[in-house]
Amino acid sequence: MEKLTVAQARQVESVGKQVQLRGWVRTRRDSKGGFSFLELNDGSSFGNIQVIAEAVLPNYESEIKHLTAGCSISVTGEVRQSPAKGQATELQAKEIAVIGRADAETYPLQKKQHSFEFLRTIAHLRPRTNTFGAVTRVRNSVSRSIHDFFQEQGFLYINTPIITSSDCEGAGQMFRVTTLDPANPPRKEGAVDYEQDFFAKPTYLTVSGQLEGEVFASALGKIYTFGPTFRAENSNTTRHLAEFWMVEPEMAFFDLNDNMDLAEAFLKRIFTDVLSRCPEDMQFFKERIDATVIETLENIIKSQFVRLPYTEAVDILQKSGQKFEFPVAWGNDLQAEHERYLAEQKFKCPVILHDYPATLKPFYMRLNDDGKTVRAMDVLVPRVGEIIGGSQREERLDILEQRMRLQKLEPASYWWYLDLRRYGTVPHAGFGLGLERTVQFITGMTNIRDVIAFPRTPGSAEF
RNA sequence: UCCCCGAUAGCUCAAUGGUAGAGCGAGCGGCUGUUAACCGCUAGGUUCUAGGUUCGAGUCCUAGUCGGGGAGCCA
Repeated sequence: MEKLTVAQARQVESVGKQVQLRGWVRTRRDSKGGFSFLELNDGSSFGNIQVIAEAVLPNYESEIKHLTAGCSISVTGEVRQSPAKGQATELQAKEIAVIGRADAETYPLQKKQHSFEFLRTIAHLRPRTNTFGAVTRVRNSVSRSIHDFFQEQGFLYINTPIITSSDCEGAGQMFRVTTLDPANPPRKEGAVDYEQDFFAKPTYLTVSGQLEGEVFASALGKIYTFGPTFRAENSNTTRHLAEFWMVEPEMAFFDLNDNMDLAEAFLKRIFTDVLSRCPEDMQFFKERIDATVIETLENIIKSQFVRLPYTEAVDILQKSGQKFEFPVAWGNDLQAEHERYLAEQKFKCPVILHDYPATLKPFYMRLNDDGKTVRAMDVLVPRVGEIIGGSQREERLDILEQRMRLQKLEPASYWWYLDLRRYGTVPHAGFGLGLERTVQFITGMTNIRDVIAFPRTPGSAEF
C-alpha cells in the first residue's frame, strides 16, 4: 500500500492509485445519501483532501459518524477524480482507522474562524489551523530561499555563538546568561563576583552575529549566519520579539552599493520563490488576510528599489506638505510616520535609505569623506517598515578607534575586532534581515507573534 | 516604558443602573454528492479579580491582573 501525503493525493496524477493517507480531520459533513465527507489535512499542503466514507464501512456508525475536528485517522482507499466541484480528486475510503480522538466538547479548535489573540493562547494547537499552516509553509520557503540564494552565490554558512561576552554589541539590552544563584550570588566588595560565574565573566545572549561574521568574512570572503537573536528590550509592538531569527551576510571587498545590490537581489529571490512554491498559501493570505499581498510581491520583483540618501529623504519629507507629528530635521532619526510616508505613499515600493548621520548609527559603520555621515542602509518596506539594516563597515583602524571612543566604548575590549583592521584589513559590508518581519511582509500578517511558532515577548514565554 | 482601548457561554460579540441574549461551535434528530453544507430541538454563565457606591451593578467608582492597538527602541 503506497503511503501518500495529502498534497500528493490531491494531484490528478494520483487518480486510480490504492493509497494510505494519515492526518487530522478538519471537518465532517454527513450527506443526505447516508454517507459522510471527511476533510483530511496532514500539513503537506494548504488544501485538504475530501474522503468519502460510505455507510457500509464496519465502523461507520460507531466511529466515523463521531469524527470531529482534530481527530487523527488513517485512511486506505482509492484516489478518484471528484465528480463535484471544489477539488480535483477525492479518496474513496475502503478502511478508516481512528488513531486518536479529540473530544469536541473540550477541543479548543472549532470549525470556524478564531481570533489570532485566542490562537496565541493555544500555541500548541494553532499549527493545525489554515492560517498557521500557511504561515509555517511560507516561513519554510523563506528559510530555504535564504540558503539557496547564498549557497548558489558561493557564501559559506557559518554559526556564530549564541552566548557572548561582548556586553555592548550596540544593539540594545541583552539577556544575561549565568549559573549563579540569583538569591545568593557570590560577592566581591559588594558587587556580584562574576569571576565565579560559569564563564568567569559576565555573559549574555547574542544580539547579533555581525562582529563574529566579520571575522570569517575577513578570511573566507563571503559568509552568512542564520540563527536566533535575542533582545531584552521592553518592546510591545506588532513588529518586535525578544527572540527572533536573523540572517546576516558579511562580504569582504563589498562596498555599500554592492551591499544594496545584494540585499535587493536577495529579497527578490525570496519573494519569487514563495510565489512559485506556495501559491495556494499565498492565495489564502490574499483572500483572508490582505488582498494586496500577491500583487505587492509581483510588483516588487519587477521594479527597482528606490535608493535614497538620508539627506535627500529629509528634503523630500520637508517639502512633502504632509503634517507629521514629529518634525523632520537633518540629524534627527526618522520616525515611523516618516518612513511609512516614503515607502507607502511617496514611492509605494521598497526604499533603501542610506548614508545616515554618523551620530545616529553605531561605531562600526564606515565614515564618509564628509565626516558627517556613515555608509549605513535601511531597507524599508510598506506596512512593516525596516526589514533590513546594514552598512559598509569601517575598515580603517584609526577612524574605527576614534568612533568607538566617541560612543564611549573601550577599544581594548574589542581587541580581536580591531585586529581585523590591524592585519590585512579590507573594505567589507553586510546586513541583517529579520526573518519574522520578512514573513510578515509576505503574508500580510499584522502581528509578528503570529508568524513565529512560540513567540517570546515581555511577560510572555509560555510553551 | 508611555498613551489609548478592552475583558460577558467553548469561540466572536450584544444587553438605558432593573429577569444575562444572539451567531457560530457542541449533543440529538432530519435531510438524494456535500464543500463556511442546510433545517429543527437541547445543553451550556463565579459577566477577569478584590474592594466600594446603590433598594438594586454585566453596566458607575478605586486598585490590580491579563489582552489588544499606537509610540519609542530595532530586525
